[in-house]
Amino acid sequence: MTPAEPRPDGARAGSPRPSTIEDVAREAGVSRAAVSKVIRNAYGVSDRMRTQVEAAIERLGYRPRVAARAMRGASFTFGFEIPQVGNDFLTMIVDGATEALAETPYQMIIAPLGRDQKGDMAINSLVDRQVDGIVAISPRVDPAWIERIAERIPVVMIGRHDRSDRYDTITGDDRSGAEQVMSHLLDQGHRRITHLTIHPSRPEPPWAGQAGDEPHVIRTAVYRERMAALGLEQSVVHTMFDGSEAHDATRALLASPEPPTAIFAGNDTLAIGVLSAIAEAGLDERDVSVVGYDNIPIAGHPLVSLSSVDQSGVLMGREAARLLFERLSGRTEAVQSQIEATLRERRSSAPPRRP
Amino acid sequence: MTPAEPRPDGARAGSPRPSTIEDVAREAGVSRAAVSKVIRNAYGVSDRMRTQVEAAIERLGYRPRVAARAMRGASFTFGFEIPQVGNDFLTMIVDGATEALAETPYQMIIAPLGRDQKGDMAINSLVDRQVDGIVAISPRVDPAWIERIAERIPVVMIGRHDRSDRYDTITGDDRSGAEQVMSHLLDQGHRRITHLTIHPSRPEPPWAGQAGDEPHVIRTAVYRERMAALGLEQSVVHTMFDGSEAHDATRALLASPEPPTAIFAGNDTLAIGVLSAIAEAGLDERDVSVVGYDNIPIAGHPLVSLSSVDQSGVLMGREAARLLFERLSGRTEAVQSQIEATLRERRSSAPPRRP
DNA sequence: TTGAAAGCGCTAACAG
DNA sequence: CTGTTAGCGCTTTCAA
Repeated sequence: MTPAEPRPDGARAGSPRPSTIEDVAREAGVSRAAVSKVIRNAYGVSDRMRTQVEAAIERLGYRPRVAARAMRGASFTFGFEIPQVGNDFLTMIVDGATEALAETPYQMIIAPLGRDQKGDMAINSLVDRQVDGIVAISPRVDPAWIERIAERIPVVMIGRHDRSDRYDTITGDDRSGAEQVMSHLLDQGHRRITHLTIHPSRPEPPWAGQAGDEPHVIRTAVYRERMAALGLEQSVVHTMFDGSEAHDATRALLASPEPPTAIFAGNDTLAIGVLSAIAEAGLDERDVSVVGYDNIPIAGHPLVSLSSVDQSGVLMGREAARLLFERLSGRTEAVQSQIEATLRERRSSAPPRRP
Repeated sequence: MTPAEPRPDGARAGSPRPSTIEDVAREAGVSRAAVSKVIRNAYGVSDRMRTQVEAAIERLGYRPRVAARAMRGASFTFGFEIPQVGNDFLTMIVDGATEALAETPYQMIIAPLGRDQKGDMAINSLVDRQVDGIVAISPRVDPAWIERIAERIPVVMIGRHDRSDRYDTITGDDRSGAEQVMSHLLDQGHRRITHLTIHPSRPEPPWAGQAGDEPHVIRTAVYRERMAALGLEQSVVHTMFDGSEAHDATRALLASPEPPTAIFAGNDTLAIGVLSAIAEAGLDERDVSVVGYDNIPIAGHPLVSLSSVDQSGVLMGREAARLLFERLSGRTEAVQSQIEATLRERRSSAPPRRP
């Protein structure tokens, strides 16, 4: 705006350019290399030099530029790709990882997905930023593509049940979790049970053979098996992931001639949407029971009291960070880590009024 | 682990090093500068060259390294500092910004705060990564320090009501919002109203004179004014931000000889904690009414139905992105943007049983 | 234990 | 319109 800027490099008065490693070296009377070693805690610096350099850093308020470091060595950054910022289960994962990174020089950055964006975009953006490790949560990316990335950067995939010998995976025990849900509902006497889950990938990706590895697909499969085993009629409804469609779908179900007495929702976000439709219809758990998956914090709230499968997101996040650190210190074989799943029974699921 | 790696630079078999701008230039038979211009959409490239270069990029799967770009020019990255990943109000802000960035070459990264970490850490980490713009949401950082950063990088502060001529601000109308809450409760006949809010900074920071600019402090001030004006006894309770302390504090309040008939919570997260204590005590809104602030999505859920002040976080996020882009294209005067606040009355607030 | 020097991949200024 | 060149701030050999 004011075209009379004094010098292009100098910024405005009183704003000295941030100091560089060079400045620190001069101030401490040592070489750049020496400073570099100090800030990296590298081997081969005398105590005297260390104190000198640290004093200079302090005096100058020096902070290493991540970009410059990344060009030669590490960026000291782990990148998290998360499909929805608002999803409380993912939040728990991030919390767990944040905690694990707290006392390390590593920082976490999160690349959120825009609506309708695919996971590739966010993962690519992390790669472009030369993060030292990637935690990917979107289940719908080409495994072969991820493997290629994992050749250069440690990758942990959370959720998907495929095995790779290039990247590590962390999964919940989706089969067991879903079994617990179904047993619970069937034991309570439910027979008309609808399963509500998110849409499968559309259009079918070329690697669709792998779709069976997605957590939601496994949960659905278990539902089908259990229903089939008892000769019960299966009813699977697909919606978008954000809960508002789950609400509408439930309303439609309730208006149908033979509404279900129980709904098994693929995750808690969907279940919350289901509960809202049930409440709006003036019904409760004796009319329609609901069970969710993930045990997000609000599920335990007494006003909501949603039965749900706990698969400790916090633990998953902590584990993800641990696996990345292991890779960084040399591990090359892939690891598959499985987290237990436990159904927490709450008020939202009860024996049906008329079985 | 396997110390017999063939070459330190070469990675493993079949993993060619990612292509650089140099490779693209060679492949397309042009200079590096030409490629650089194409990828930045810069002025001065013939259509023929553009197509050639784009083809080469495609063939090689080239992606520019952000670190290298950041060293000379821009990183095409906006950084968001957010104090709690799980807070749904902040989520709304991120969603708004994500949407605004969707069709641009800019990417967003989020630097979450660890527990007990201060906002400075996350903001510094963003600066270290040479982001092209910063959106800061933590209210408790030294304004002078932020101003210094804003001399080099565009900064938008969300929430705080201070004025700076170096950085932009976006605020809700906290005074009006709090007035609406208090009028609503008083009109309903409540006289014993407790205000529950998060702890003030501790220990007092040197710039504590500015504390009056924090949204929560303003809301508390309005509460005090309105109570004082009617000669009512004030009761302010401070808790941590995560809702579990709000739950405990409420339980204590309910057990006191003269429990409040209404609680005005500083934000929805606290209000949710309050509601859980009320529900656990077997009470409802006719015993103790609750009003929150932020109107997070769950507040509108029929099982919760929390009265709350809406200050459109989505709008704030969108606005933040817009302000950064304006700065990038030359604006130098600071802007203060204010978002309207509107109370949404729901079931959680009702006239007291015995006024 | 310390320092000198060679780049990492890119952009910007300038020359042709 | 296109290419040449000089760094950006750091890490990393490699000598001293």
